[in-house]
Amino acid sequence: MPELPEVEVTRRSFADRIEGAIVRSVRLGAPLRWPLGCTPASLAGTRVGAAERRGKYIWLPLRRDGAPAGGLLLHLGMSGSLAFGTAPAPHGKHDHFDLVTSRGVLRLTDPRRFGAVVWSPALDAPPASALLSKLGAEPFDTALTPQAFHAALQRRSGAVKLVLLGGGIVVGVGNIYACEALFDAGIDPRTRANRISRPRAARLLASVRATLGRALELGGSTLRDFRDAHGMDGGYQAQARVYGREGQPCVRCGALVRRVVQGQRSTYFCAGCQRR
DNA sequence: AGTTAAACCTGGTTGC
DNA sequence: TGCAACCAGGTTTAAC
Repeated sequence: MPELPEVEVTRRSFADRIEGAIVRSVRLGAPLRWPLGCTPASLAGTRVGAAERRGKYIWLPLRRDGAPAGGLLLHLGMSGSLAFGTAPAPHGKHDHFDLVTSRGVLRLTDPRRFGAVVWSPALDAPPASALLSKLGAEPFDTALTPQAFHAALQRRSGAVKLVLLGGGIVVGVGNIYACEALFDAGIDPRTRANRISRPRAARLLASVRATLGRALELGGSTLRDFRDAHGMDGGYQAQARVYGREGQPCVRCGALVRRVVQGQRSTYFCAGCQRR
């Protein structure tokens, strides 16, 4: 479930409650994408600061005796979810990281283990900096103007869907929202990025923002009762206008929604109203 | 240098 | 019922 809206909703769900908590211990399950990068014991006694989000990453800063003590960079991968609970239930098969604190346990559950929890001495120091340095702009950053977005697209020759997915220009757009935003903008996902006109680029940026923004609003309700890792239910499915709708009529023009594969990922679009 | 495949994993669904 | 094939919300790494 983790594209930008889901990650942001997740962050908001525990940031206020965990801030100020003292880390008691850390429990590791099966290996995630990368090693933690420090001994679990070395985190005990640190105090948790204000959780931030960058792209699909969550940064959890830590302090010890009032001084910065690095932090944890978390990623939910494809199937990860975070829960912060006051009653630490016995861990399950797919619970691979527990941050046990004075205010509850922050737990990462991730069946596929593409997720990550990595300690870094600072956000702007390796390994965190290496993971974040290639990221593009935050979608709602006002510095990302239509002109800047268009100029960035002009520098890429690949299919616009893959360019969006890559996150090098704007972060947070995953497979579902890339499809949805391109539908909203009326742009064929196979269009080469550098062949998109300035007005259409402006429209696409607006569509990305509208799509992510609406998901952010709905995401709350979708995730509120989210339980297992395959939680794209109700709210989303109902909202998606092309994603997962292969063979069904387009809600706008009635043509059948198509599925093609780009970059080994499914792309859904309407050839009737999405043009190159 | 920029674009594209392969890799990392588990589990659910589909089809023979 | 069994089993193979395919699919899944991501991103790094290796290879053209």
